[in-house]
Amino acid sequence: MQTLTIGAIAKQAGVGIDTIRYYERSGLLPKPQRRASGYRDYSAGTVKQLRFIRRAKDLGFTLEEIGELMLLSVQRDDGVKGVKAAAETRLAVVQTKIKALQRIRLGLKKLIAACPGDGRLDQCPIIAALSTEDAA
Amino acid sequence: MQTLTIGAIAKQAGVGIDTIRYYERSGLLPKPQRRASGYRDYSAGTVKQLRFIRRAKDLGFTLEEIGELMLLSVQRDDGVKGVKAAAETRLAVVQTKIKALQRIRLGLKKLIAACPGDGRLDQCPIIAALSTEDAA
DNA sequence: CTTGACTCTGGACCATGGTCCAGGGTTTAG
DNA sequence: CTAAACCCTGGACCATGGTCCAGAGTCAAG
Repeated sequence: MQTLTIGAIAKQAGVGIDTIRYYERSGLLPKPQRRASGYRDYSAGTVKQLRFIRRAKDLGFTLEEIGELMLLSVQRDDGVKGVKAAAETRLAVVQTKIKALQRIRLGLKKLIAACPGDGRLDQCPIIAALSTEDAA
Repeated sequence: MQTLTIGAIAKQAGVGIDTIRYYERSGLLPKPQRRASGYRDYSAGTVKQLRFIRRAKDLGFTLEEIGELMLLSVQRDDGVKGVKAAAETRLAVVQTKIKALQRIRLGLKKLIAACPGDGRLDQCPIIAALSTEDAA
């Protein structure tokens, strides 16, 4: 007997109803059984899947990657290998993003440190750095 | 005498023609003069503006923020103050993003370190961490 | 003069991850 | 029985930063 409506699992998993239907549309969640009325009928397992998705999203996985993870997590043999590889791929992406942001941070810090905060615009190093000449 | 067509400044600034028209549509660039034929007619200053935009984008400013920067950069009095403040705001956003990514990186590293890379799925700590209740 | 390269407009489309709506039908509590 | 609260579908819409298209007009070289 599965008597969880979409509203019930949405509440338990802490997501919106539309979000669940969106996940179903995009293939992330399997199509649930339907009652005679057409209502979707879920089991408690779906709540776990939704929480899995939420946690993976917090680790920066895209929905597409999460779908792959969920596929791997039901494979018998080399699922573990694939899961580890996916995590490593994701780690590399995160590293790259951090490095890029650190470069940006350094650039901003330099500009801010060099800027007096008042005075004439043509002496503002931020403007100067952004446009080698006046951008009026 | 301004005889630069949109294709010419696009080439000089290293951006696409459609990008320039998009910037104009969204108010980032002023509407240029037109020839009798309707062709846009630019001066060399526009190339500088486009380079300004490119550099600011590299520092992570959104187009909206860049528009504000460009407004500030033509104000006589407290333009410098505003420009510095904008850079500081952006720096704070970048810091926050870096911190969030570093947390994600740590989580991934822990999972990867704990995963043997083979064996049974129910012993894979990545799957386990994603599926179970408590996660750092 | 003709040809090819360039430009014009308005609008559609891409990815991402949803959110919201109208206009119905269903379920449940009082 | 009735009314509130829930659910259904299909599609439109949000932000971001563009990219691409058709169909038409313009410009420069040979």
